[in-house]
Amino acid sequence: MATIKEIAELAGVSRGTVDRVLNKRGAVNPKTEAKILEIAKALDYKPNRAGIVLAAQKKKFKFGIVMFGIGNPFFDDVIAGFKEKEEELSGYNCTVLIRRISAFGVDDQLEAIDSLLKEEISGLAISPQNDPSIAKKINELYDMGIPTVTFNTDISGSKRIAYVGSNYYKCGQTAAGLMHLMSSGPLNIGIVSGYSQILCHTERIAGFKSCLEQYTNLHVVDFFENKDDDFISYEKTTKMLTDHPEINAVFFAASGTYGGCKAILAANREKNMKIITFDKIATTVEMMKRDVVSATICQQPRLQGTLPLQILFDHLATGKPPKQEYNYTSVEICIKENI
Amino acid sequence: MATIKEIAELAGVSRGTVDRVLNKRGAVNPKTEAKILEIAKALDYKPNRAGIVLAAQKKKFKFGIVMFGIGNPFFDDVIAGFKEKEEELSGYNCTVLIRRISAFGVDDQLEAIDSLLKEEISGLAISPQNDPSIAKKINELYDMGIPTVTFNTDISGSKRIAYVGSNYYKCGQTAAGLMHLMSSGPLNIGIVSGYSQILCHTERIAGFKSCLEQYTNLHVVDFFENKDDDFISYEKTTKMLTDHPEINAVFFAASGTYGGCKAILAANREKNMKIITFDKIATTVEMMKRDVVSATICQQPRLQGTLPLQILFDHLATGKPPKQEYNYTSVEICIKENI
DNA sequence: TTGTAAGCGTTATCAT
DNA sequence: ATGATAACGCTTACAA
Repeated sequence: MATIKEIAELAGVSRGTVDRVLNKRGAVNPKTEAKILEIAKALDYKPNRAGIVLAAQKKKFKFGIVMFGIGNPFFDDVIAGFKEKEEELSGYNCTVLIRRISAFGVDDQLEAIDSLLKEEISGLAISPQNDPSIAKKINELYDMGIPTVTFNTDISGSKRIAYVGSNYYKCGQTAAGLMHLMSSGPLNIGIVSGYSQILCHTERIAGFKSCLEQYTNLHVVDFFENKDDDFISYEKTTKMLTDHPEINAVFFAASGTYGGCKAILAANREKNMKIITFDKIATTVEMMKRDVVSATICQQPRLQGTLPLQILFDHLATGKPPKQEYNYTSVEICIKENI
Repeated sequence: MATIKEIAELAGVSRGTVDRVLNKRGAVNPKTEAKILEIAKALDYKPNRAGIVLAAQKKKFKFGIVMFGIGNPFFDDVIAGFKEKEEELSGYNCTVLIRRISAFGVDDQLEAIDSLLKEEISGLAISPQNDPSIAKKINELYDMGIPTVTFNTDISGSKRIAYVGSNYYKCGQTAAGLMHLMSSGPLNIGIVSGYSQILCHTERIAGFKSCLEQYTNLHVVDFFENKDDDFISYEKTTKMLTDHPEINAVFFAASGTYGGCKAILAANREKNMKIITFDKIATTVEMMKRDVVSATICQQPRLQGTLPLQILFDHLATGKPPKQEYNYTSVEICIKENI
């Protein structure tokens, strides 16, 4: 409603002075400053986003994206989110550069960031290795005036301005709650993880286990790591089923779901098996439709692409910090019927 | 990237002419028109939203909202969505007027719309009675240049420009799928509806029943209507449990969940009872925490408030029809752990 | 049929 | 310390 122009007229000063006060740029006579602030408050002044964005248009924003997970179909959905937002922001003079990395190496990530720096990016979205050297690099960018938003996984000790992604612990708890609801009597559970160093896998399992004393019919009888590989998953699942004929539930906390399900089918053990997985990739959807996977827990992959870019854009356009530092995606339970 | 100004320069005409071509206002020489369109396509011209919105600011938009459900806490969350968007749009010279109606009468709705018309609203969001007289009124507004968006429930035969709300049929199917997952052995189900005339209740039940031939262990053994009233719900649930000692599952397709659950508790039948409800109102959350309600299916109430206003604003600001006519909220399964 | 110019609200540069 | 002014991209009333 109230505009800078109106405030300027009421205060008997120019728009420039009002702008200086409201956005804390340059020095202003304390008395006029007080007057302006008073009027602004009285009129409940709120900056007009359209005006801000239009003015910001003189700059051209270039956003860089660094993500791992080549060959991991989950990230395809995240990319779709990036593309969608790129399309939207292209109308605002913005461009987007994506660097997708295959391996999990820290050096590869650092290299990717440097290559983006050479392109003179104005902001960075990254799914980071939780390593001090990455944090240091993020802080360097911060000091250069280049903000960073993390997505999917967070990093400690860095000046990234926001995180967008799952609350993995809560996801694990939800899996346990769901297991309990699907049970009538004792459930002997095999847990499948990917890597013991990957935070999202361990957190999911920690969340799951935190519910076990409440749900006393749930028993974890075996556990293995599949390195996110379907073939390892197949072999180790086969062995687990042989070793533990009593297993009637499997909790896949990582990738390799397809291989594991194939093993369960091959062993003819799918009938009364309760299987909970994560994410809604094509192979998992197939296993849901075949009634092998009971439910899968999703983490809004598309939003993990769109929101980081939106946050960067808003921050650069307005100069203000994001409303939320932690932007948790919601824990979505998907079954065959509500895919 | 490309702007009207650039296109004008390249085509050797003025900005006004380009605007006329791109937005189909006024007549333009076919030859220059073709030339302009060609250049626009070559440059992949996309209008800049910030510019459009800023220019639209000369008008002041006033939005009217008509909804029923006083005393229905579900709609409090929808209102919260309206308030949130009102706050956001207030920075764009927009105001919002809400008319909340207690009864389900058609005349009350018509009256509310008329009172909003006197306020000279520029757009309407309504949760309509599915009645021809309402449709007629919506069409009158349409002809006056006032667009309408329906939310929560839709109306047939009207020129409303979009609908935001649940796919109730799919919700019912999801409830059935969930019942099946939670079962081991036969489930004897009592279904509780609200009104046989209310589409959302009947659609949920139709969706539920559509899955019964697939899930042969699910049997519907009783059914009643509670007029969305907790006390009726209590009494009739009590009777149902007495009449059917074999009932071990209840599907609440309407309101009155709290009364029904109280009856189940009073009858000491909650232990092996599978209960599925809709929406995440306070009393239902309480029953979930007490492990009485197993799961509740939600329909993004907040989005049902924010999106209609956003659609109206976009439509009035840009003059273009919404991208989607049907904006279905997602079918969210909520259990104790992922509330 | 086409061009001109002012205006939407904010930012930024330059002058005072 | 403050004011004046142009610019961002689009719309629109008016002039030619």
